[in-house]
Amino acid sequence: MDSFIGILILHEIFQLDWLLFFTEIECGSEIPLGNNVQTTEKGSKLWHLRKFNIFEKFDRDDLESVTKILHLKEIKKRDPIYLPSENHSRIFFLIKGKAKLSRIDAKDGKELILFLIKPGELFGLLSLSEERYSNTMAVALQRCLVGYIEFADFQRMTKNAVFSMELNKLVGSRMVRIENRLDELLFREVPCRLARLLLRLSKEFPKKMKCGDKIDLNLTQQDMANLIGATREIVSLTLNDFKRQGLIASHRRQICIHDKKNLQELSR
DNA sequence: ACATTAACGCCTC
DNA sequence: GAGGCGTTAATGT
Repeated sequence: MDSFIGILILHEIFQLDWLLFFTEIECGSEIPLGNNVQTTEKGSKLWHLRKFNIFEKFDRDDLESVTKILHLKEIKKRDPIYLPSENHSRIFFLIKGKAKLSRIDAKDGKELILFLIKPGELFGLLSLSEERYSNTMAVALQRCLVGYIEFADFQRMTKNAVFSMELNKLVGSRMVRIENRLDELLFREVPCRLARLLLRLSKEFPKKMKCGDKIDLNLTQQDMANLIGATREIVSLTLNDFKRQGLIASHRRQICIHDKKNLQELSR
């Protein structure tokens, strides 16, 4: 009976456009093709790639060769970047916008958000593994510009020792993050999980304000629930509890952390 | 301690 | 106006 929810989640996400507009998003309309880029002009593939840590140690020539296999695509808010059904054999680079990487339970359609992705991050790495059964998907939380590389091309890149080393680090750190959250889900209770989530988000998506550290995301309570493996109702109750204790405040779906210390206390 | 269900008004699309 | 969202309360595990 609840089985619709998971599917509906795909449609729900955000509604605050105007906040996002004045920050980013003026690029993306004209995109020079990688081939003859001499200068790293703003908005070119080369210019985009420079922002990815994983290419930090790449020299210009190497980077230029990457631009030749990199495809760009714009994704509208709430549209999927890839679906669980697809045998996604691509590696994605998030250039602009924000996205969520989630896993849908086949039985009841419930969603668990694995990662929130911000510009400069890679995703779709699971297609590197042999088993492609994975029921993960990526959805744009805002208008996104993504780059992607076909698996075959990507495989060739991994022959570069420096690159594959960086890749290993990245996969490793994701692994650690997942393990930590696994332990959270098993051994911590909702207020603790939610407190941790808020602290994490305020670090990952910071927006300094007079009132304190704000989280630069417009997550719905349903999203937060999907992030910590709880229900929307419990998230609502717990958030109000936090507000009553003066730990946080929220206006227009943006949460502001007022009392970091006590929130940290809760997160132990 | 938390999920589930149902019911409500509000807000968005 | 429909459906998504936030909220509350009752009830179940």
